[in-house]
This record gives sequence, structure tokens and C-alpha cells, in this order.
Amino acid sequence: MNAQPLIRRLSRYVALTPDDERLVEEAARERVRRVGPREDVMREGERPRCLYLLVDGWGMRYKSLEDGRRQVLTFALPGDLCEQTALLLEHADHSLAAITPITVAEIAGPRLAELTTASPRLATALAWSDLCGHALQREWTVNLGQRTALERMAHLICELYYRLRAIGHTHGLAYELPATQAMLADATGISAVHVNRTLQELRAAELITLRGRHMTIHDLEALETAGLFNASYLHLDQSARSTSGQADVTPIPARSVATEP
Amino acid sequence: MNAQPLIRRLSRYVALTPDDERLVEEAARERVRRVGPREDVMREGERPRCLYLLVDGWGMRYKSLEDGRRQVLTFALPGDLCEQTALLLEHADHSLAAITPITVAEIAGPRLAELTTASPRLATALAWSDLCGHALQREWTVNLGQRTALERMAHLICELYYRLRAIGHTHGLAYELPATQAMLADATGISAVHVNRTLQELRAAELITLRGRHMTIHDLEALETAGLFNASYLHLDQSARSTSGQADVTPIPARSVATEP
DNA sequence: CGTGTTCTTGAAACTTGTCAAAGTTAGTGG
DNA sequence: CCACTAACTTTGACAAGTTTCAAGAACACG
Repeated sequence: MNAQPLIRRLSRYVALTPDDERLVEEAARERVRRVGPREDVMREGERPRCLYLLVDGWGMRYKSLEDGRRQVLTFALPGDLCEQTALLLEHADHSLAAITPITVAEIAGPRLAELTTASPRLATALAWSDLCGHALQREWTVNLGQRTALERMAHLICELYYRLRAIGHTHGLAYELPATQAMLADATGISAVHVNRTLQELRAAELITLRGRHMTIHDLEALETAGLFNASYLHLDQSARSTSGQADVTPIPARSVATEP
Repeated sequence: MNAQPLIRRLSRYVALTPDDERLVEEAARERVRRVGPREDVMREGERPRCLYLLVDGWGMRYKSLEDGRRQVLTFALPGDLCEQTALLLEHADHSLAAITPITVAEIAGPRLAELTTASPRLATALAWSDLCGHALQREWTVNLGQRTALERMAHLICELYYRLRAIGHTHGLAYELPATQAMLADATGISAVHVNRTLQELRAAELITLRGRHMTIHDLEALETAGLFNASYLHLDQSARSTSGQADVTPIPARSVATEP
């Protein structure tokens, strides 16, 4: 039950066997935690003791500057997992906060190692999961560096649409967007006030409707154009590829680290 | 010889045995390429057929927008390696260009797999290398999203200083900076003209001198403060940590992919 | 000793940020 | 179920930071 979002996600990359799925389910069932909105799941500077799998709800990864400025690195959606290498760190380099009430499964390092050594398919799938996270981070770098405020917002709205659609969280062209404008501001690197104006501009252009937490896209193609958006960086259509007899996919990771010293 | 920068880099994370070093050397010697300034080593959209190891010179990873805008994702320095998972991709999601004349070693997927299966130390070291790359990308996200033009430049200058110092490419507080102001602009997300003004501001504040390609930092501490810079994200001081008997560092990766289909 | 790239400068326009206050929504407790 | 508070959204006016355009100066290379 709990592991469904992750299994669904991993299956996007590699065809898993029933055994694989069982392994994932066990790992995700072991320790489950609920965290309320505005609370941190994991905090910058702390020692990472496990990998967090977001089972349900919205989260956000962020880094803070000493003077209080804050940058959202990415929004975390159901099925999202920390990058595996994070376990190597002595101190986490960013925080993960809950936006809505969320459910997270904690996957300990040794447990993760088990998965990847037991199944090369899982190892590959997890590598894919990491890869997608990094591709996303690169695209955000571009978004922040090159796009105007309007383009950034349009781009973000498109990204969230595609990511949510991939996990069945859209209704037609609509989805629930629990992030506040202040959070959108921290994600796009523009001020909260300007986020507000930018959203109004998108409304005026009849590209979207946003009332309360309800986002509706009216013209996806136009919105993508406005945001210079191209979904390929999300790698949502990998599905089949890895299924066929891929020759020498070496085991892959199993990046656990010493357990508590 | 060729592999020195990478060996040096990997040794920062994990103590390697002579055997490990030999393996790395062999892998890096196999195919070596020289690329001239302004040429691409690898281009967005192409199928990645190997991992590139920058042996000598400066490069930059970048993504382009359809309308010609360009964002530098990071500067590549000697010893830098592509992330291992990049081999999974059908199409590279960014390009790598030479800034100076450079030497790159091409490491094929199977070769990489060999390294990681043969030596758990190498596997861990390579995982660390990936991790550092991602941590750097996250920090750039913050840089672009939250810092002012002056802060971004200061931050970038500090970052380059520390990275170059780690590979012995600094002379006291000075280093050669082959990137043009236009490249710095694409890296910091500000216009080339404003980069120029910003550099002058840093000069006026007596924080740096930049004549031709020669960068000198006059007051590193003040520069770090100006850029809200904190070197910890670079993970330059991992050295010792992994040396001691780390219990259960599971093998780790070996992320190769099907060789040419 | 050109010729093309890179750096520098100034002035004007524009995007975005800041401040402050009012309006709205949502959640909590009486 | 309403009242009340706190959080969030919206607005306006203004300030500031940054971009753009255009042109000249300084380099660097063949």
C-alpha cells in the first residue's frame, strides 16, 4: 500500500518483477512517519540516517541563507525519493519540509543496499530515479538563471502538471497546488508580491485559473510556449526502454554507508 | 599521468590502493581526446557513449534555450567527471564545451562497470564524486535564485578559488580564470554588461583584482562574506573520513548500460 | 599590422523588489 | 455555527537593480 507510489515510479524506468515489488514494499513499510505542514522531515546540517520516500502529500527541499533568504530546490511529490548518495554525507546539505500533511517512509542504508544487491532491476530503477532528480535540478538552474518571472512561473506550472499527471494526481488539466505564493516565490527566485502579479498576468492571458489551491490550465500548449517548457527533462516516457534485454546493466549502487558510528 | 587529476580527486574521498590507482589509470588512458576552445566535447541531444573525464583545461556544462539564451550549469575543472548515471540516458540533457584547449579521457560504460565491481573503494569514491557534483548544482540553484548580482559573482569567485586550490591550481590567493565575462554572465544569470560593472564593484571594494585572465583575491574572508559563501557544499575536506574501517559500505554502482545497441 | 573578440562606458528603459495596508480565506475554539 | 485570529492574497506607489542599446577602447591572434 505504502510503497505503491514508489513502485509506480520505479516501474516507469524498469519493468519490475513481483519479487522486486515485494522487496520495495517491505522496505517502505518498515518505518513510516507522518509529518504536519510546515514541519521539517529532515534538516540541513543533520546527519542523514536514512533515505526518505515521500508516500503521500507535498513536500519541498530547500536551502537557507544565513540572512533568512530561502531557495526551494524542488517540490517533492508522492513517489519521490532522496538521492541515494545522500547517505554518504556527514551533514545533509538541504532540508525537506512538509507542505501538506505528509507520509514518509524511512529507508535505512542497509535496507537500500539489500534492494540493490538483490535486484539489478531495482538498482537500475533507483539510478534512474536519481538521474531524474538531477536532470530536474539542472533544469531549475536554467529556469532561475535565464527565464523571466513570467516564464519561470509558466515553466513551474507546466512541470508540476506533468509530474502530477504521471502519478495520477491531475483531473484533466487541473490539479491541486498546495504551495503558497510565498513558496512559489522561493522556488522561482522572485518576490512573493511579484509572484502574485505574475499569476495575474497568466490569468489575464487566459492561460490558467488559480483559485484557492485549485490550478487549472486552459491552454497547455500556450503555457509551455510561454515558459519555454519542454517536458523531456522529466523523462516521463522511459517506460519501455529498459524492459527489453538490456545486455550488461551491471548491478549498480547499493550505496549504503556505515551505520551509526 | 593522464589519470592523475582523477586519482587525486578520488583520493580526496576514499583512500585508494595502488591497485585501484592502476585501474583508474588504465581506464583513463584508453581513449584520450583533445578539444579546442569553443568546441563541444558532448552536445545536448546526442547519445552519451561514454563518460568524460576532464584531464586538463577548463570546460563548462551548459543548456541552451530555443531562443539562444544559455545557462552554464557548472564549470568543469581538471579531475571532474560526468555523473555516472548520465550513461543511462538516450539523449544527453546538456552540453560540455571546452573553454581552454582541453584534454578529456573517454571512459566507456563497461570500463566504468569494471572499476566499480573490481573495487568497492572506487565505487564509493565515484559515488562521492557524483554527490559533490549534485551538491554543487544545488548551491548554484540557490545562487541564481536568491543572491544579488554582486553576491553571485563573489560566490562564484570563491567557489572557483576553493575548487582550484584543491587541485593545486592556485598561486596563493590567485588563479587563472579563462572564462570570458560573457561566460561568467551565462553562469550567474546576469547580463554581460552587468557582469562587467559587478566586477568593477568588487575591484572598487578592493576584494579582487582581475586583469586579463589573472584573478587575485585580496581579502578572501570579506569576499566570502560578500557572497554569503560557505565552502562546506564543496566537500573538500572529506579525506580522512572514509579511510578508517567503514563497516558496511556495500559495493556500489557499476552503472553501465547496454553498449551500442 | 590589421581584424575580430572582449572589455568598458553612458544613458535610458524596464523588470522586479520593497513597503505598507486592505481584503480574503481558513482554521480554531467558544 | 459563529466569532476570531492568523495566514495568505491582493493592490498601489515608489525605489532599486538590472537590462538593453550603442559605441569606443583595449587586447589577442595570425
